[in-house]
Amino acid sequence: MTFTETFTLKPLSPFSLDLSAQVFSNGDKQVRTYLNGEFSQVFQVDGCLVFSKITSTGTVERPELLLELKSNNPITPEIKQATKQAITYIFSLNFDLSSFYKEIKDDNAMHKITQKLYGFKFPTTPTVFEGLVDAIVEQQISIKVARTIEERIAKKFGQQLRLENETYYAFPTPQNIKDSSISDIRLCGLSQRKAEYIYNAAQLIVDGKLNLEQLKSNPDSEKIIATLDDIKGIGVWTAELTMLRGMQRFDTLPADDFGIRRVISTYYCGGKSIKQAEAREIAKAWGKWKGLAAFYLIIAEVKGIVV
DNA sequence: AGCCAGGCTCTCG
DNA sequence: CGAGAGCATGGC
Repeated sequence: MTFTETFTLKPLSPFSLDLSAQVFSNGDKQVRTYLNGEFSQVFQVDGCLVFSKITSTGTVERPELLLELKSNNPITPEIKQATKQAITYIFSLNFDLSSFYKEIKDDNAMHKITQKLYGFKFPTTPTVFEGLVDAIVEQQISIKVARTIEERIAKKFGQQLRLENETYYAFPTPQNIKDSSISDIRLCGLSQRKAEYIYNAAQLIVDGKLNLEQLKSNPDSEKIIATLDDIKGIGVWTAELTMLRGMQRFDTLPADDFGIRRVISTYYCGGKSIKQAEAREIAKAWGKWKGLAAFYLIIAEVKGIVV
């Protein structure tokens, strides 16, 4: 028996689901995808798996989202509320983009790019753990390869939700990973080292030696980086990417990231290779949203936006 | 066909 | 302490 629930949600304006979810197009539909204006993913709330479909029924200026939930369990008001919160969280629906736009309006290139990508919000992973695992997977390899591996991880270790004729997978919990083995993780296409890093991190969490969700609320960013950096396999780059995508620290700029330095150069330095210090200097104009701004540049480059 | 892509650790001099 | 090797996969 399948239970369903449909309702609408009003994000803070402006918000573009199309721009924000586009990174998930070509994603595996059993895991997370954005296809024909429809975003879909399973959320794990209160130990219950809820499949969610989201479409836009408003405009960027007056955004409204239609949510369709499906589950094998009755969708109680609590579960409905928790799912709503999860979706609000991953797309930062309550975050006020206009304050970011105001901050960067004197930076000509960024100002133009934000006008073209008006309403884009950089998606957050539902849990910090997922952000951390993704960042480890993404070390050194291309995004496309990393995405494939991440989907394999979800389908191999994540909890399943069977609905009608389709099976969907949530991202594995630390416990799910700890219950597997390093060699199983390797089967997803990871190196021995990365499989060890991921297993080790899951183990630290299950054993109570690392509390990522608690770490997220620490106001001291440097402390967060230091804590993550102490974990084997996690350097500053991985820590910063985890903060940006897994902890909603939009101020974090992974300045030593090759791709970010390249794209900053494309829009600010005529394409010549720049150093981390130069990247940080340019990013000063982006205030508290350096990391978010960097992703505006990345999307702009992908879309071929010229300023 | 190689080379490289949003790194990190370990080893060696 | 700095430099370099090795690692995994898939797209170009």
